[in-house]
Amino acid sequence: MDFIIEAAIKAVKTLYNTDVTAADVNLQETRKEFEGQVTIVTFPFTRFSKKSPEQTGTDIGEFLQNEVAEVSGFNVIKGFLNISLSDAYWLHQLNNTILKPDFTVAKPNGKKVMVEYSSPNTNKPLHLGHVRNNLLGFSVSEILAADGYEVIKANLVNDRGIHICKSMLAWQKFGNGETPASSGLKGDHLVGKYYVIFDKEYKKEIDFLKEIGQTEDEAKKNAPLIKEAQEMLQQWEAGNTEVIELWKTMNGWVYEGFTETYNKLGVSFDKYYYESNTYLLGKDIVEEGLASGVFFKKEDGSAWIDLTADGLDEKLVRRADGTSVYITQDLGTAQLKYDDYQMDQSIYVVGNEQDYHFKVLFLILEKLGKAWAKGLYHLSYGMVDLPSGKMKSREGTVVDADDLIAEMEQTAKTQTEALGKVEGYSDEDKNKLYHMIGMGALKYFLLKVEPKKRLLFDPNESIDFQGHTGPFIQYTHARIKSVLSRAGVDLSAQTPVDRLDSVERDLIITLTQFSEVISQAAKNHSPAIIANYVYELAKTYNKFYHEKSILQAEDDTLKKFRLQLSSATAGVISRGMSLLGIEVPERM
RNA sequence: GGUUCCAUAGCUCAGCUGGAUAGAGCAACUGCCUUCUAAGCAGUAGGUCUCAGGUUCGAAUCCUGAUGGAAUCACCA
Repeated sequence: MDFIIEAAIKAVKTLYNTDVTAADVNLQETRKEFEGQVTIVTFPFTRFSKKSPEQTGTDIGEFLQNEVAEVSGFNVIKGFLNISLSDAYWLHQLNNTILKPDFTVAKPNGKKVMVEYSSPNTNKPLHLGHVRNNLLGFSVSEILAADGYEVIKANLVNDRGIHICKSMLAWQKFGNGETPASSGLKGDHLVGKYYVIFDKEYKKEIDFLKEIGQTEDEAKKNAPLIKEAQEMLQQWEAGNTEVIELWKTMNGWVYEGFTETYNKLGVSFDKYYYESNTYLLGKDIVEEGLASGVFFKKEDGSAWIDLTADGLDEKLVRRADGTSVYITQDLGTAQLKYDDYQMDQSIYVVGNEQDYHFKVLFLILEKLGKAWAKGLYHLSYGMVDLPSGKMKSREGTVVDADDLIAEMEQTAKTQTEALGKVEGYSDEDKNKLYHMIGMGALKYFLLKVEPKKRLLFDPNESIDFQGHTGPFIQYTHARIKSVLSRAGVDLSAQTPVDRLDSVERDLIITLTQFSEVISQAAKNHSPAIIANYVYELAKTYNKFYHEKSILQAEDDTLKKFRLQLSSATAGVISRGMSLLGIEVPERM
């Protein structure tokens, strides 16, 4: 639409002898109830024209109609100049942009970006909160790649620490040698079970200590189990062979479980970082900061940074005993990532509960003079809440990822069977389809909401398969594929159609917006923008499908044109959904 | 208490850098399958955009304040 803006600038210059910039030309889509496709708001020009908004619109409209070949007409309503572009223009768009094989292919922009997401703890299975994180991270990666970035998907696994030792200790004490093989439990669930057992036994000890007169805080510190766990952590850090072996074994179980869940979710990673390798990093950065005076030492020897001038607090970056805190590691890991890849941007997909942490982290790196710090971005997303509030593992209200996936597949199966859609399918194909639809519903449900907003999930209310949903869009794709497979026409050559009906034009208009939508989604790190666009496209297509006969079109040219339009739509739906990590079926 | 984020239809959400009568879906009610897949299409009903000020020709959108909700302010991660 740049040519309209340029022409409008020229119009204002010619008519009113005033220079305006592209930013002054307020261009928007024409509302459906009016004639035209693009609208220029003329209010801002009235101060130059010294005329009414209506007259100004008419002046500019006439100018455009005379000067710009693509402008076929216009109308003015109040301060709005509605412009009609010719059918020839839209057909040109279809033939020379949308139908080109590279329409949905990314054009490299030469920039590199890392997206860190998932980053699970290896002491319990994944839940719905992790699912949102994984889907967001994967989708944002795909969107950035589609916008031309080279993307490195990274997973920073939190594989060490006191919480891991809790599971290990509980297994040692109460496990009787139980393994995934012996119990039939998925590895991550088995380890999670012992994490829960630890918590339960620990609470018993606390209660006992309180009964014999200790305060809550004392009891929490003095309980034998927590002391043992802390001791185990020290042994781990000292490299105690037995502890390390147990750690490796149990983490191995967890990784097997995670891999299975990741595969079902359809997410993947190019690079794994493990905290067991990175938890000691960052100490040299602390030295660096002390040397440059960005950090300062307190009397006890602990190292701090003063961020009060930036509206934040003083922040500890190294304990008095010389050991690291969370942010120390993150400083070191940020440097490590950059040393590994020299990327232009680095995105952290982490929940909004860590907003403050990342604000501090990025600010510190900037103050340390890291040129790459300006490329750091925290993609902060809202928590997934239940109607009862937060998910709490100890109250058993956590929505388990594997359970949820299984339920979605089951629902997809029930619905599909009820509609009688799977005649002639093999069992394998059926299961593939159920998985595709179930995951389509789940992923779309989670991704259509703006990341930063909190998300409400009601386990008692199943995720919809109708209306503004993944399956609706998948269905539209299958429907198109069904028509195309019946057509049996070669669609490669252009078709000499010379006029368009409004549904056809609407479809072309929507299709032309695809690449702009990708850029918007990439810029805003928002899969929701893609999700809403693809829905809009599917809706527009369904309207077209309902109003126009494709295979029974009035003549062969028209038939071929509509088939091309359908084929292009299927392509954009498929590509758009792939940016959300959602597959679309040929039949459903 | 400080800081940050959120508040749009009964419910779940769109609404781009301010622009026309605030849009979808679900739920409710009406129509449409001997015609390319009805997981669809068309329609009815449903709104003081939390409230109060301000900026502007024009505010759901920007600013200030209030109210309600969430997160965070650890020598936890």
